[in-house]
Amino acid sequence: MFDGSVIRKLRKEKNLSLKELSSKSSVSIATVSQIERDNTDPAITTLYKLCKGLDVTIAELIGYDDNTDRVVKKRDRKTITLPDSKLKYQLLSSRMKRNLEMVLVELEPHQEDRKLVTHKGEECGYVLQGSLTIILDNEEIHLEEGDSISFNSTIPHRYVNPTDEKSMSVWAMTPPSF
Amino acid sequence: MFDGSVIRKLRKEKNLSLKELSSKSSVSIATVSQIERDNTDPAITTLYKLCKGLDVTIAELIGYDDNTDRVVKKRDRKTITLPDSKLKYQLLSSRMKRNLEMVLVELEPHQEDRKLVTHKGEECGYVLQGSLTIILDNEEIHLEEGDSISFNSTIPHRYVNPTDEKSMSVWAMTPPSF
DNA sequence: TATATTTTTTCACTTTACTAAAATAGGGAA
DNA sequence: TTCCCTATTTTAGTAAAGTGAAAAAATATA
Repeated sequence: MFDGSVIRKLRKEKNLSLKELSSKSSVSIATVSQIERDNTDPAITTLYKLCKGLDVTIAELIGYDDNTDRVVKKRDRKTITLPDSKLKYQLLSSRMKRNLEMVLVELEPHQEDRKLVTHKGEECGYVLQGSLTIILDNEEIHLEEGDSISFNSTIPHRYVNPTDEKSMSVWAMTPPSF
Repeated sequence: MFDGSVIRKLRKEKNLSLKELSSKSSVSIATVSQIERDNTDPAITTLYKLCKGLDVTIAELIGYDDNTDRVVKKRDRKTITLPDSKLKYQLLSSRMKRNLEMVLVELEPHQEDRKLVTHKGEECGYVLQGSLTIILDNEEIHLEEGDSISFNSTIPHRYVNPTDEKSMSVWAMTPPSF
Protein backbone atom coordinates (compact mmCIF):
# COMPACT_ATOMS: atom_id res chain seq x y z
CA MET A 1 0.00 0.00 0.00
CA PHE A 2 1.23 3.44 -0.97
CA ASP A 3 1.75 5.87 1.94
CA GLY A 4 -0.38 8.88 1.14
CA SER A 5 0.79 10.90 4.11
CA VAL A 6 3.84 11.85 2.06
CA ILE A 7 1.55 13.80 -0.26
CA ARG A 8 0.16 15.78 2.66
CA LYS A 9 3.60 16.40 4.04
CA LEU A 10 4.91 17.74 0.73
CA ARG A 11 1.74 19.77 0.21
CA LYS A 12 2.14 21.42 3.59
CA GLU A 13 5.82 22.07 3.00
CA LYS A 14 4.90 23.90 -0.17
CA ASN A 15 2.14 25.75 1.68
CA LEU A 16 -0.60 24.55 -0.62
CA SER A 17 -4.21 24.00 0.37
CA LEU A 18 -6.11 20.99 -0.94
CA LYS A 19 -7.87 23.36 -3.29
CA GLU A 20 -4.60 24.73 -4.67
CA LEU A 21 -3.04 21.30 -5.15
CA SER A 22 -6.25 20.08 -6.73
CA SER A 23 -6.03 22.95 -9.18
CA LYS A 24 -2.32 22.46 -9.94
CA SER A 25 -2.71 18.73 -10.41
CA SER A 26 -6.17 18.41 -11.98
CA VAL A 27 -7.21 15.88 -9.37
CA SER A 28 -10.36 16.58 -7.40
CA ILE A 29 -10.11 18.00 -3.88
CA ALA A 30 -11.92 14.98 -2.51
CA THR A 31 -9.49 12.57 -4.20
CA VAL A 32 -6.43 14.35 -2.88
CA SER A 33 -7.88 14.22 0.61
CA GLN A 34 -8.67 10.51 0.31
CA ILE A 35 -5.20 9.68 -1.01
CA GLU A 36 -3.49 11.69 1.72
CA ARG A 37 -5.38 9.73 4.38
CA ASP A 38 -4.78 6.36 2.70
CA ASN A 39 -8.51 5.90 2.01
CA THR A 40 -7.69 4.98 -1.55
CA ASP A 41 -4.89 3.52 -3.59
CA PRO A 42 -4.26 5.89 -6.48
CA ALA A 43 -3.80 4.97 -10.11
CA ILE A 44 -0.32 5.69 -11.42
CA THR A 45 -1.71 8.41 -13.68
CA THR A 46 -3.29 10.12 -10.71
CA LEU A 47 0.07 10.01 -8.97
CA TYR A 48 1.74 11.55 -11.97
CA LYS A 49 -0.74 14.38 -11.77
CA LEU A 50 -0.11 14.91 -8.09
CA CYS A 51 3.63 14.92 -8.69
CA LYS A 52 3.15 17.60 -11.31
CA GLY A 53 1.19 19.69 -8.83
CA LEU A 54 3.85 19.14 -6.18
CA ASP A 55 6.74 19.56 -8.62
CA VAL A 56 8.43 16.28 -7.71
CA THR A 57 9.10 13.08 -9.61
CA ILE A 58 7.45 9.80 -8.71
CA ALA A 59 10.79 8.41 -7.58
CA GLU A 60 11.17 11.36 -5.23
CA LEU A 61 7.69 10.98 -3.92
CA ILE A 62 8.21 7.33 -3.17
CA GLY A 63 11.63 7.89 -1.66
CA TYR A 64 10.81 11.09 0.22
CA ASP A 65 11.30 11.22 3.95
CA ASP A 66 13.20 8.01 4.00
CA ASN A 67 16.04 9.23 6.11
CA THR A 68 17.28 5.90 7.33
CA ASP A 69 21.00 5.33 6.87
CA ARG A 70 21.72 8.41 4.78
CA VAL A 71 25.27 8.71 5.98
CA VAL A 72 28.00 6.19 5.32
CA LYS A 73 30.97 6.83 7.56
CA LYS A 74 34.36 5.98 6.18
CA ARG A 75 34.79 3.17 8.68
CA ASP A 76 31.35 1.72 7.82
CA ARG A 77 31.81 1.40 4.09
CA LYS A 78 30.79 -1.83 2.50
CA THR A 79 33.21 -3.52 0.18
CA ILE A 80 31.58 -5.03 -2.84
CA THR A 81 32.79 -8.27 -4.29
CA LEU A 82 32.00 -9.02 -7.89
CA PRO A 83 32.41 -12.53 -9.26
CA ASP A 84 34.28 -11.41 -12.36
CA SER A 85 36.32 -8.63 -10.88
CA LYS A 86 39.42 -8.42 -8.74
CA LEU A 87 39.10 -4.67 -8.35
CA LYS A 88 38.25 -3.14 -5.02
CA TYR A 89 34.82 -1.47 -4.89
CA GLN A 90 33.54 0.41 -1.87
CA LEU A 91 29.96 1.55 -1.72
CA LEU A 92 29.55 5.20 -0.75
CA SER A 93 25.80 5.39 -0.99
CA SER A 94 23.46 3.75 1.47
CA ARG A 95 21.83 0.44 0.74
CA MET A 96 18.28 1.72 0.86
CA LYS A 97 16.23 1.78 -2.27
CA ARG A 98 17.24 4.69 -4.43
CA ASN A 99 17.88 5.62 -7.98
CA LEU A 100 21.46 6.78 -7.48
CA GLU A 101 24.54 4.98 -6.31
CA MET A 102 28.11 6.00 -5.64
CA VAL A 103 31.19 3.80 -5.33
CA LEU A 104 34.92 4.15 -4.89
CA VAL A 105 36.94 2.03 -7.28
CA GLU A 106 40.54 1.15 -6.56
CA LEU A 107 42.98 -0.53 -8.94
CA GLU A 108 46.43 -1.69 -8.00
CA PRO A 109 49.31 -0.94 -10.42
CA HIS A 110 48.79 -2.73 -13.72
CA GLN A 111 45.52 -4.16 -12.55
CA GLU A 112 42.62 -4.59 -14.89
CA ASP A 113 39.41 -6.45 -15.42
CA ARG A 114 39.58 -8.72 -18.41
CA LYS A 115 35.88 -8.89 -18.92
CA LEU A 116 33.74 -6.15 -20.36
CA VAL A 117 30.62 -5.40 -18.32
CA THR A 118 27.38 -3.82 -19.36
CA HIS A 119 24.36 -2.78 -17.34
CA LYS A 120 21.39 -0.48 -17.48
CA GLY A 121 21.68 3.25 -17.00
CA GLU A 122 24.48 5.74 -17.10
CA GLU A 123 27.49 6.61 -15.01
CA CYS A 124 29.96 9.36 -14.25
CA GLY A 125 33.46 8.82 -12.95
CA TYR A 126 36.04 11.18 -11.48
CA VAL A 127 39.72 10.22 -11.06
CA LEU A 128 40.84 11.02 -7.54
CA GLN A 129 44.33 9.63 -7.67
CA GLY A 130 46.62 8.15 -10.28
CA SER A 131 45.38 7.43 -13.79
CA LEU A 132 42.71 5.25 -15.23
CA THR A 133 42.03 3.84 -18.64
CA ILE A 134 38.46 3.08 -19.56
CA ILE A 135 37.79 0.64 -22.37
CA LEU A 136 34.45 1.58 -23.89
CA ASP A 137 33.55 -1.04 -26.47
CA ASN A 138 36.75 -0.91 -28.54
CA GLU A 139 37.68 2.60 -27.60
CA GLU A 140 40.44 3.25 -25.11
CA ILE A 141 40.04 6.42 -23.08
CA HIS A 142 42.84 7.60 -20.88
CA LEU A 143 42.06 9.73 -17.82
CA GLU A 144 44.48 11.58 -15.56
CA GLU A 145 43.93 12.68 -12.00
CA GLY A 146 41.14 15.25 -11.92
CA ASP A 147 39.63 14.11 -15.21
CA SER A 148 36.12 12.80 -15.42
CA ILE A 149 33.90 10.94 -17.84
CA SER A 150 30.23 10.23 -18.44
CA PHE A 151 28.88 7.41 -20.53
CA ASN A 152 25.97 5.11 -21.06
CA SER A 153 26.52 1.97 -18.99
CA THR A 154 24.99 -0.32 -21.57
CA ILE A 155 28.12 0.25 -23.63
CA PRO A 156 30.38 -2.68 -22.71
CA HIS A 157 33.17 -1.31 -20.55
CA ARG A 158 36.04 -2.19 -18.26
CA TYR A 159 38.76 -0.44 -16.26
CA VAL A 160 42.53 -0.68 -16.60
CA ASN A 161 45.32 0.83 -14.55
CA PRO A 162 48.30 0.79 -16.92
CA THR A 163 50.66 2.61 -14.51
CA ASP A 164 52.97 1.80 -11.61
CA GLU A 165 50.79 3.70 -9.14
CA LYS A 166 47.52 2.96 -7.46
CA SER A 167 44.44 4.39 -9.12
CA MET A 168 41.42 5.67 -7.19
CA SER A 169 38.23 6.94 -8.76
CA VAL A 170 34.71 7.71 -7.60
CA TRP A 171 31.72 6.62 -9.70
CA ALA A 172 28.07 7.53 -9.70
CA MET A 173 25.50 5.31 -11.38
CA THR A 174 21.81 5.62 -12.10
CA PRO A 175 20.09 3.31 -11.72
CA PRO A 176 22.17 1.41 -9.20
CA SER A 177 23.92 -1.67 -10.52
CA PHE A 178 25.20 -3.18 -7.29
CA MET B 1 -1.02 7.93 -19.14
CA PHE B 2 1.47 5.28 -18.05
CA ASP B 3 3.15 3.34 -20.86
CA GLY B 4 2.41 -0.31 -20.20
CA SER B 5 4.53 -1.56 -23.07
CA VAL B 6 7.54 -1.17 -20.78
CA ILE B 7 6.13 -3.98 -18.65
CA ARG B 8 5.88 -6.29 -21.64
CA LYS B 9 9.35 -5.34 -22.77
CA LEU B 10 10.87 -6.11 -19.38
CA ARG B 11 8.83 -9.32 -19.07
CA LYS B 12 10.10 -10.55 -22.41
CA GLU B 13 13.66 -9.57 -21.55
CA LYS B 14 13.38 -11.74 -18.46
CA ASN B 15 11.77 -14.54 -20.46
CA LEU B 16 8.63 -14.65 -18.33
CA SER B 17 5.19 -15.65 -19.55
CA LEU B 18 2.15 -13.73 -18.38
CA LYS B 19 1.38 -16.66 -16.10
CA GLU B 20 4.84 -16.55 -14.53
CA LEU B 21 4.80 -12.79 -13.98
CA SER B 22 1.28 -13.07 -12.60
CA SER B 23 2.53 -15.62 -10.12
CA LYS B 24 5.62 -13.64 -9.13
CA SER B 25 3.70 -10.43 -8.73
CA SER B 26 0.33 -11.60 -7.37
CA VAL B 27 -1.51 -9.69 -10.08
CA SER B 28 -3.96 -11.62 -12.25
CA ILE B 29 -2.92 -12.75 -15.73
CA ALA B 30 -5.72 -10.73 -17.27
CA THR B 31 -4.65 -7.57 -15.44
CA VAL B 32 -1.04 -7.89 -16.53
CA SER B 33 -2.18 -8.32 -20.11
CA GLN B 34 -4.47 -5.28 -19.91
CA ILE B 35 -1.77 -3.10 -18.36
CA GLU B 36 0.80 -4.15 -20.97
CA ARG B 37 -1.55 -3.12 -23.76
CA ASP B 38 -2.52 0.16 -22.07
CA ASN B 39 -6.13 -0.99 -21.66
CA THR B 40 -6.02 0.09 -18.05
CA ASP B 41 -4.24 2.54 -15.83
CA PRO B 42 -2.86 0.62 -12.88
CA ALA B 43 -3.04 1.60 -9.26
CA ILE B 44 0.33 2.37 -7.72
CA THR B 45 0.06 -0.70 -5.52
CA THR B 46 -0.45 -2.87 -8.57
CA LEU B 47 2.66 -1.33 -10.09
CA TYR B 48 4.63 -2.09 -6.96
CA LYS B 49 3.58 -5.68 -7.30
CA LEU B 50 4.62 -5.83 -10.92
CA CYS B 51 7.97 -4.31 -10.09
CA LYS B 52 8.49 -6.97 -7.50
CA GLY B 53 7.72 -9.66 -10.07
CA LEU B 54 10.06 -8.02 -12.57
CA ASP B 55 12.73 -7.28 -9.98
CA VAL B 56 12.99 -3.58 -10.84
CA THR B 57 12.25 -0.41 -8.91
CA ILE B 58 9.46 1.94 -9.88
CA ALA B 59 12.05 4.51 -10.86
CA GLU B 60 13.68 2.05 -13.24
CA LEU B 61 10.34 1.10 -14.68
CA ILE B 62 9.39 4.68 -15.34
CA GLY B 63 12.62 5.06 -17.10
CA TYR B 64 15.48 7.16 -18.06
CA ASP B 65 17.31 8.11 -21.25
CA ASP B 66 20.47 6.77 -22.80
CA ASN B 67 22.93 8.92 -24.54
CA THR B 68 26.47 9.26 -25.68
CA ASP B 69 29.68 9.76 -23.77
CA ARG B 70 32.11 12.51 -23.17
CA VAL B 71 35.27 13.14 -21.23
CA VAL B 72 35.88 16.25 -19.19
CA LYS B 73 39.57 16.89 -18.72
CA LYS B 74 40.63 18.66 -15.56
CA ARG B 75 41.68 21.74 -17.52
CA ASP B 76 38.35 21.82 -19.34
CA ARG B 77 36.09 21.82 -16.34
CA LYS B 78 33.31 24.32 -16.29
CA THR B 79 32.80 26.41 -13.19
CA ILE B 80 29.20 26.92 -12.29
CA THR B 81 27.96 30.15 -10.84
CA LEU B 82 24.78 30.17 -8.83
CA PRO B 83 23.00 33.41 -8.01
CA ASP B 84 22.51 32.59 -4.35
CA SER B 85 25.73 30.79 -3.69
CA LYS B 86 29.30 31.86 -3.12
CA LEU B 87 30.55 28.29 -3.11
CA LYS B 88 32.74 27.04 -5.91
CA TYR B 89 31.10 24.39 -8.12
CA GLN B 90 32.89 22.60 -10.95
CA LEU B 91 30.98 20.38 -13.30
CA LEU B 92 32.53 16.97 -13.81
CA SER B 93 29.93 15.52 -16.11
CA SER B 94 29.47 16.60 -19.69
CA ARG B 95 26.84 19.09 -20.68
CA MET B 96 25.12 16.55 -22.91
CA LYS B 97 21.54 15.72 -22.09
CA ARG B 98 21.65 13.13 -19.36
CA ASN B 99 19.99 11.90 -16.27
CA LEU B 100 23.10 12.02 -14.11
CA GLU B 101 25.37 14.85 -13.14
CA MET B 102 28.53 15.14 -11.11
CA VAL B 103 30.09 18.24 -9.55
CA LEU B 104 32.98 19.18 -7.32
CA VAL B 105 32.00 21.49 -4.49
CA GLU B 106 34.58 23.58 -2.69
CA LEU B 107 34.02 25.61 0.49
CA GLU B 108 36.57 27.95 2.03
CA PRO B 109 37.07 27.81 5.79
CA HIS B 110 33.90 28.88 7.62
CA GLN B 111 32.09 29.34 4.36
CA GLU B 112 28.43 28.47 4.04
CA ASP B 113 25.37 29.13 2.01
CA ARG B 114 22.74 30.90 4.05
CA LYS B 115 19.86 29.80 1.91
CA LEU B 116 18.32 26.34 1.90
CA VAL B 117 17.88 24.94 -1.57
CA THR B 118 15.53 22.28 -2.81
CA HIS B 119 15.29 20.69 -6.22
CA LYS B 120 14.01 17.57 -7.85
CA GLY B 121 15.80 14.27 -7.57
CA GLU B 122 18.30 12.73 -5.27
CA GLU B 123 22.00 13.14 -4.62
CA CYS B 124 25.05 11.44 -3.17
CA GLY B 125 28.07 13.26 -1.85
CA TYR B 126 31.53 12.08 -0.88
CA VAL B 127 33.93 14.22 1.18
CA LEU B 128 37.33 14.31 -0.49
CA GLN B 129 39.07 16.71 1.80
CA GLY B 130 38.34 18.48 5.06
CA SER B 131 34.90 18.29 6.67
CA LEU B 132 31.46 19.28 5.62
CA THR B 133 28.25 19.89 7.46
CA ILE B 134 25.00 19.31 5.60
CA ILE B 135 21.85 21.00 6.88
CA LEU B 136 18.91 18.83 5.85
CA ASP B 137 15.65 20.53 6.81
CA ASN B 138 16.45 21.21 10.46
CA GLU B 139 18.88 18.38 10.85
CA GLU B 140 22.59 19.03 10.97
CA ILE B 141 24.75 16.20 9.64
CA HIS B 142 28.47 16.31 10.08
CA LEU B 143 30.73 14.49 7.62
CA GLU B 144 34.46 13.88 7.86
CA GLU B 145 36.86 13.15 5.06
CA GLY B 146 35.94 9.84 3.44
CA ASP B 147 32.33 9.98 4.65
CA SER B 148 29.46 10.03 2.26
CA ILE B 149 25.73 10.74 2.28
CA SER B 150 22.66 10.12 0.14
CA PHE B 151 19.43 12.05 0.38
CA ASN B 152 16.43 13.19 -1.53
CA SER B 153 17.13 16.63 -2.99
CA THR B 154 13.61 17.89 -2.41
CA ILE B 155 14.48 18.03 1.27
CA PRO B 156 15.62 21.63 1.79
CA HIS B 157 19.39 21.58 2.26
CA ARG B 158 22.55 23.65 2.40
CA TYR B 159 26.27 23.16 2.98
CA VAL B 160 28.46 24.56 5.73
CA ASN B 161 32.19 24.34 6.33
CA PRO B 162 32.55 25.01 10.05
CA THR B 163 36.31 24.36 10.14
CA ASP B 164 39.55 26.28 9.54
CA GLU B 165 40.39 24.14 6.49
CA LYS B 166 39.14 24.02 2.96
CA SER B 167 36.46 21.47 2.25
CA MET B 168 36.19 19.55 -1.02
CA SER B 169 33.43 17.13 -1.90
CA VAL B 170 32.15 15.42 -5.01
CA TRP B 171 28.42 15.18 -5.66
CA ALA B 172 26.27 13.16 -8.00
CA MET B 173 22.70 14.19 -8.77
CA THR B 174 19.85 12.64 -10.68
CA PRO B 175 18.18 14.28 -12.44
CA PRO B 176 20.67 17.08 -13.11
CA SER B 177 19.98 20.34 -11.37
CA PHE B 178 22.51 22.59 -13.10
C1' DT C 1 -0.77 -31.74 -41.24
C1' DA C 2 -3.40 -32.65 -37.01
C1' DT C 3 -3.44 -32.44 -32.27
C1' DA C 4 -2.10 -30.99 -27.72
C1' DT C 5 -0.54 -27.57 -24.85
C1' DT C 6 0.54 -23.06 -23.54
C1' DT C 7 -0.11 -18.22 -23.84
C1' DT C 8 -2.82 -14.36 -24.36
C1' DT C 9 -7.08 -11.91 -24.83
C1' DT C 10 -11.95 -11.23 -24.02
C1' DC C 11 -15.95 -11.25 -21.22
C1' DA C 12 -18.99 -10.26 -17.48
C1' DC C 13 -18.90 -9.51 -12.88
C1' DT C 14 -17.28 -7.43 -8.25
C1' DT C 15 -14.72 -4.07 -6.10
C1' DT C 16 -12.67 0.25 -5.82
C1' DA C 17 -11.13 4.90 -7.53
C1' DC C 18 -12.69 9.43 -8.55
C1' DT C 19 -16.07 12.90 -8.66
C1' DA C 20 -19.45 16.93 -7.48
C1' DA C 21 -22.11 18.34 -3.96
C1' DA C 22 -23.20 18.51 0.78
C1' DA C 23 -21.75 18.48 5.45
C1' DT C 24 -18.46 19.40 8.95
C1' DA C 25 -14.49 21.55 11.02
C1' DG C 26 -11.37 25.29 11.78
C1' DG C 27 -9.89 30.01 11.98
C1' DG C 28 -10.44 34.90 12.11
C1' DA C 29 -13.04 39.17 12.66
C1' DA C 30 -16.58 41.88 14.78
C1' DT D 1 -20.29 34.78 21.36
C1' DT D 2 -21.83 34.93 16.60
C1' DC D 3 -20.95 35.15 11.92
C1' DC D 4 -18.43 34.46 7.85
C1' DC D 5 -15.21 32.33 5.09
C1' DT D 6 -12.04 28.74 3.92
C1' DA D 7 -10.31 24.09 4.36
C1' DT D 8 -11.27 19.46 4.81
C1' DT D 9 -14.08 15.33 5.04
C1' DT D 10 -18.13 12.62 3.88
C1' DT D 11 -21.63 10.98 0.77
C1' DA D 12 -23.67 8.78 -3.06
C1' DG D 13 -23.18 8.09 -7.70
C1' DT D 14 -20.44 7.07 -12.09
C1' DA D 15 -16.49 5.22 -14.20
C1' DA D 16 -12.87 2.19 -14.29
C1' DA D 17 -9.61 -1.37 -12.26
C1' DG D 18 -9.01 -6.16 -11.19
C1' DT D 19 -10.71 -10.77 -11.31
C1' DG D 20 -11.83 -15.88 -12.73
C1' DA D 21 -13.46 -18.32 -16.43
C1' DA D 22 -14.04 -18.91 -21.22
C1' DA D 23 -12.53 -18.08 -25.81
C1' DA D 24 -9.08 -17.27 -29.11
C1' DA D 25 -4.43 -17.33 -30.65
C1' DA D 26 0.14 -19.03 -30.66
C1' DT D 27 3.44 -22.58 -30.16
C1' DA D 28 5.12 -27.26 -29.68
C1' DT D 29 4.92 -32.05 -30.82
C1' DA D 30 4.04 -36.24 -33.29
